[in-house]
Amino acid sequence: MPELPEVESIRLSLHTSLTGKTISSIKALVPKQLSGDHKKSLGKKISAVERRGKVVIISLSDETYISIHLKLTGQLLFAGDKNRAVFNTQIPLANTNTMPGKSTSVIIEFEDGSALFFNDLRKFGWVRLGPNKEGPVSADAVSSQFTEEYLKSATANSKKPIKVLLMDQEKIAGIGNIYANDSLFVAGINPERKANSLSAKEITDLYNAIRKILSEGIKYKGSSAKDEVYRLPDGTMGSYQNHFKVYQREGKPCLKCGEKILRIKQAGRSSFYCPNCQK
DNA sequence: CTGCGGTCCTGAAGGC
DNA sequence: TGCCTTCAGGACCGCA
Repeated sequence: MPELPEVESIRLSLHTSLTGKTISSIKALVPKQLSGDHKKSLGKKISAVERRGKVVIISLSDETYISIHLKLTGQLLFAGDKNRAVFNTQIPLANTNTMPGKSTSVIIEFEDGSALFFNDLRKFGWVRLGPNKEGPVSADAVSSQFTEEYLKSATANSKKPIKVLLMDQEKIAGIGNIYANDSLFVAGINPERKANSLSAKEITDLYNAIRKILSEGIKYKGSSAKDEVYRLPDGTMGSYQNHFKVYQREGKPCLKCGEKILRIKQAGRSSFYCPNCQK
């Protein structure tokens, strides 16, 4: 669901629309999803919107931060006028195109009358205010810190299946189920392979595949598949779902060889792969 | 250290 | 039609 490409698309949009705005109010409609002293943030100006893995980080003028994790069903919608917060695209499960909606958890308002709505149907996500940036400190998968050498050392001593390791945020920040599956397909590696069993060439192929797939995901502004509630801050959908390589393609022909795509469970989550192309 | 299963939560989908 | 069960999944926690 919201993984690195989705969160990066949100971040970029919010960086443009929020930078320079001054916070006038922060309201929690679902109290458990907001933590920290929100009164301290009032009157503070937004200096930037950053990202750490799947966590959005709104930087304030006093070097405090609003960190937001969307988990599975979080949405961040921005309205230039909070009293006319109507979005053209149907927002799934919100029961309305007008914000606040049924699943709105937190509302951040600005002095110019604009507002940011945090919607989260399943209430797994969170908004945290404080002096620290939340989120993983491992190398972000699209940063210069993430190199082929980094991937090599991250996999070197692990017996975990490579698919599970790619999704471990302590190792690499930002990769979730969709992009882990598609990256392994592009690299021609079976998701069940133990991480430390990959050859030097396979590490190279996997590194290049991750880079390629994540940049493709960002290019299409993330994935808004049927059962996904991800939307950009203006309510529009991403389109990477039209470019899935193996994700959600169980039983369909492999795009390389035509073999049927298989689906298995790993660490409680679905993995999709071609038994012929991924060894 | 690893892996497993439960938990948070709600709505969709399938079975009968 | 309607009730019931199962599934979806990011991160985390407790336990073997």
